[in-house]
Amino acid sequence: MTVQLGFIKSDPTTVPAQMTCEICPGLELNICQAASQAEWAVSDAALIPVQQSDHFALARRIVCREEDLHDSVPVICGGWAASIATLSDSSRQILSFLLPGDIVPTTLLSEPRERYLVEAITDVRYRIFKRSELKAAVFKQMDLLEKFLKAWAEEKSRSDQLIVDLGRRTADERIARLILNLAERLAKRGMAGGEPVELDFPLRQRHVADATGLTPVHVSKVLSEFRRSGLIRISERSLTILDLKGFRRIANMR
Amino acid sequence: MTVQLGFIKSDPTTVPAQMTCEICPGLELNICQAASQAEWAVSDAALIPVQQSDHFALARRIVCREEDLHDSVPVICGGWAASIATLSDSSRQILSFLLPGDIVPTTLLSEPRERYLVEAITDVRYRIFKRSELKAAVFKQMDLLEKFLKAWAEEKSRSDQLIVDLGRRTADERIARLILNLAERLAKRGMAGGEPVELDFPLRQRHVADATGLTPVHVSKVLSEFRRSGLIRISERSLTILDLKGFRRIANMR
DNA sequence: CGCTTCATTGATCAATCTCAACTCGCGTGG
DNA sequence: CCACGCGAGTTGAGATTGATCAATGAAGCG
Repeated sequence: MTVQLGFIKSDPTTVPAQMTCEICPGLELNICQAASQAEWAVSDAALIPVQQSDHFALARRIVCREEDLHDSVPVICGGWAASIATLSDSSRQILSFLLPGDIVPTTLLSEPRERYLVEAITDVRYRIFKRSELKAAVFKQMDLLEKFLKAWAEEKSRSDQLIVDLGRRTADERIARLILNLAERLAKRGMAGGEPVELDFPLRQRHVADATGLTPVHVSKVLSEFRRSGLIRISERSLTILDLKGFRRIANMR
Repeated sequence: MTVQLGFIKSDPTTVPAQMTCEICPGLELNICQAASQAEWAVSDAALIPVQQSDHFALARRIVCREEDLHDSVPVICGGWAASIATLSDSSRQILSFLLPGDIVPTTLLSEPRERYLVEAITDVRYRIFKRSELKAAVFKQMDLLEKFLKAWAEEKSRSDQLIVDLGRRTADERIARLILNLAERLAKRGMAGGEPVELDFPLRQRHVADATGLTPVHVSKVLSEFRRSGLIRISERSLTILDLKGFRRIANMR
């Protein structure tokens, strides 16, 4: 079995919890750290114990289902995952990709019209917080709350973005934008960059299709066309944007 | 000029602020009331003054732009509005319809990739809160914060829903679902119901098109087909769902 | 009245899907 | 060690959905 842990190569079971958390990409919202600090901050008064437990999911396996999210809040520590809505005919729509440091869709505790679930794309290491405890901690710590609000705003902004893409953009545009967005998010985590830009790209074309509302077949054609015109190169689960300017033009046109 | 104020027929200028707020449809999140109560609750201590000012926008006019939302939080009191993203080729995507009691997209204070704005569909009466004050009030009042969180969760849930619709559903399904969703939201406010279900429907076909990622022309064809097969009836800015069961079938299939 | 916006309808076009065949790499079990 | 099956990707042909273009009519408004 190939282990694709994104940027973290170490065996998660050998690393103590606090350690892994500290390697966690420095994100605006680094919950693990934030929560530990919260615990730390009040540990003298022994007020808010924020428990967290480590977990692991193999690629292509389900990390959690909607019902699991009622009392637990998972956070991705390593690897890629996706939150997915599945329709009754088994077609799927990816709502968002979850990268290391991302908190699993925060608000998934509403009435479920469709089936939501979180699926591991690569092998994934994650950590589960108790919702009630996390909430309590957040409410007591103003700055933690602020962080959450900011993360929320960003999450919402991305989903608005996706709505526009799905509603008003062509296949080429959607795919190019998806790649650029991922590159940007990865860059923030120090997991992409360079000249030309290069990034881990563990997605199957099926994932791209599910995220862009297209068909795997069509995704293949579009990506081939991108490759043929020298915009990108894909190999070994890694993607290079050869012509960033041209690629941006395709993504933003209109 | 016809005034279509949804369910509120009174001239807003003649009604004192507190009055209008009390007529406001009883919603999970009734900010006007909640905020006034917050003010009330601490008025003895004179701690959190939550100011609010009344405003009015004619149909088809802009209620506010993205940059306005940095320090102010508008709440719809009467009428319908829409929050819209516009692309550079002037095509538009409606992110959500705003009905009385709705708070204008809460998190629109992030980096703007597209141009967002809020546009009045009917004449709209709304109220503006100072963001900083509202925030302070919310942070001090646990239950207010809870209300906000719930409202956000719902907002997020709806936008996830929309993502699935735009990504994976046909024109027929999208349009039927839009109508059913609106009916449901209106029913919660006591603004729709009956047997057969009837609701105010001030939307132009252009709005439906902008919300579903379709063309006005195609919307017209689909709606005509719906009418022809006896599913719905539209007249006088009012819509009746004649065959709720059949309509639901069209909306949910797959 | 004459303008403008909105809706309807038909004809044609284009983007994307569907179906199908084929390849490649990989893991498994005989 | 090899045959096999499976999942992923590629490619082409044809079908479908919805877009585009264009003409027309109806309604609201100054």
